[in-house]
Amino acid sequence: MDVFALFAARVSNALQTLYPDLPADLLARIVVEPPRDAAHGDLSTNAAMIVAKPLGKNPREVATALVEQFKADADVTEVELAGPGFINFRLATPIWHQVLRSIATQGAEYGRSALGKGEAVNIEFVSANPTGPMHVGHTRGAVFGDTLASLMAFSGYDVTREYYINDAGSQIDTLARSTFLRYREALGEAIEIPSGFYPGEYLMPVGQALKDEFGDSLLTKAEPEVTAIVKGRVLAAMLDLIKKDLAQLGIHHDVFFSERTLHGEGGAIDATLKWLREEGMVYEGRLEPPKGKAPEEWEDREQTLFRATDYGDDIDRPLVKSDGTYTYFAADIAYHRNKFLRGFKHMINVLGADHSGYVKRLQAATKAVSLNAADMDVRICQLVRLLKNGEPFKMSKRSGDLVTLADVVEEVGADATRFMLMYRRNDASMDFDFALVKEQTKDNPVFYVQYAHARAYSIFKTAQRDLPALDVSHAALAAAEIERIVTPAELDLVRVLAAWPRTVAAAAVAHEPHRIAFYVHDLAAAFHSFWAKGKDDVSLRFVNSEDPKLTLARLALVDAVRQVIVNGLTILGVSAPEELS
RNA sequence: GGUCCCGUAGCUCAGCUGGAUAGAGCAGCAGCCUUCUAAGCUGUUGGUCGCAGGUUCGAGUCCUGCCGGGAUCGCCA
Repeated sequence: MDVFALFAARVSNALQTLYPDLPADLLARIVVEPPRDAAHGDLSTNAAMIVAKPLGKNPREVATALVEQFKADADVTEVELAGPGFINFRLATPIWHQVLRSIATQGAEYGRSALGKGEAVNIEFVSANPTGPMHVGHTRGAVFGDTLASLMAFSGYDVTREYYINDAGSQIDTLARSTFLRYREALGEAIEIPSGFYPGEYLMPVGQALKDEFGDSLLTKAEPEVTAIVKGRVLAAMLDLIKKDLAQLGIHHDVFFSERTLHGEGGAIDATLKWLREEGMVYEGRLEPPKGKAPEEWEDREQTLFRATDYGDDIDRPLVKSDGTYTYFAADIAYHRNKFLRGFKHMINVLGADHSGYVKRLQAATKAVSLNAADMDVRICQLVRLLKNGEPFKMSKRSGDLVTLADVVEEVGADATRFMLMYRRNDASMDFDFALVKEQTKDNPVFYVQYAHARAYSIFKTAQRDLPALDVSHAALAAAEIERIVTPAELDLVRVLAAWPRTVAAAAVAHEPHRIAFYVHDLAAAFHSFWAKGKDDVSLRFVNSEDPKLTLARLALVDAVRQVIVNGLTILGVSAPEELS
């Protein structure tokens, strides 16, 4: 149950009763939300102000009429006109009891919605080059994409998590050559790694495996054959490495899409370019050199261009390099056409800050290949600065000089990594302080939230100690006398719980999963706060050995809090421990 | 030079896609441990929402122009 959605519908109905001819798009702009100041009541709506102008009426006049409509509503104890035309409602206590009951009934499903109407969404994230282990720069996008995917799935979308493997470029040739060096090293040769090669030690096991499989026979085989073998082996190994890294954070993609499969004669890129030409989206022309860049490097030549400017990009984009091969973008157009042909009308790409210049052409490509039938949202994750006690932090165990994802997870754990990365908007750069993340105080939001969850369990243990005869099974809690929940402190907590469904829905629509992390933190704060009230006022404690029925009702409240924290942490991919070590 | 992102309390950040007197945490100050976990809670100080215009009933939020920080700019992926 979502009280805000419930009253949005009632407000809409009341308006239509008063003014039957209101257009639907106008009604859609009406918001029922918690007022910023709790003193204004439980719910507030801007309905009168939205509707007044088209009706040619004064907002307060419309609001007054609406207020009259709600005087008969038994769920409303107070309704009043405020400010320029707001209508504030105070709800009757039974509404909050219904919220608690619906949480008990829906459990893990509380907050789930059909918002997405089962529509297919493709979320492409990570897509790190398969040339080595994942480093911290990838981690934020990985966590963001995975959490967004969970959020969208919870909100009724049919989500596909996808990884685009950039396995076609010259970097893969370099990777193969680097691997071949490691192979020779495994055979006992002293090697020197030239600059431009991948120096990381993670290629050593691949070289060793090649030796185990082929002995020294690769040294004498013809070059193309060897390259093909080494490439295949090292790509598989790198992908395996990346999958293991991701798995450490609980991330699993549904589809790994290989760029290589798009290339080749008669392949998807050829087909896509042919199609683009037929649609008149490609032409031969010249580009202006970018201003502010050294013009000496610029080779003015006629090239094959995609009409990206027709779809909102700043310049038309080249599809063929000077050596005759396709540009990365040409493959990407084909890839996104492939996504569209697979049935995706909603696409989300999660990219790092270094790709922000790529956003417009990606959106242009998506519009073009779908003939404007698909939408593309690109979420940019800004840089993460690693710190330890405020000092820049570098650590290089596995690869060259970059801190890897595995290093981070090893250091602070998957839960903390995920939560901290989500406890910030994706488009703001952030500092990630190892020392803080490992701290077990309320300064550490991960700990703070998990502690609230553990505290809920602790209360149940206390109840069983003080009232051994009390049945606290799920069935007993569902049958508890919720009507005993009446104090303002308790009802404040229920109000936070009631905001969960609209928080999820708003976060899903905005593609902003960080709101889930903030909500869960707010809920934990409200719970800790209520718990502490039991210290000043013994009558507010959850467990009251004189009154088992009241205890049971309050345990139902505790269980509702526990459940909603679990639901939030589940979306975030963070565990909810029953007790903290 | 073009494009995109950011600029909110001393610090780190929210601000629910235009709503009411701009919020939280830390730091500072003042309190709370014979207590369901003090691993926590309560109160309080602190603001020209970078600057200047504009749009309207109403702007931290939208538009324009500046200032400052970051990313990026055909033949990397």
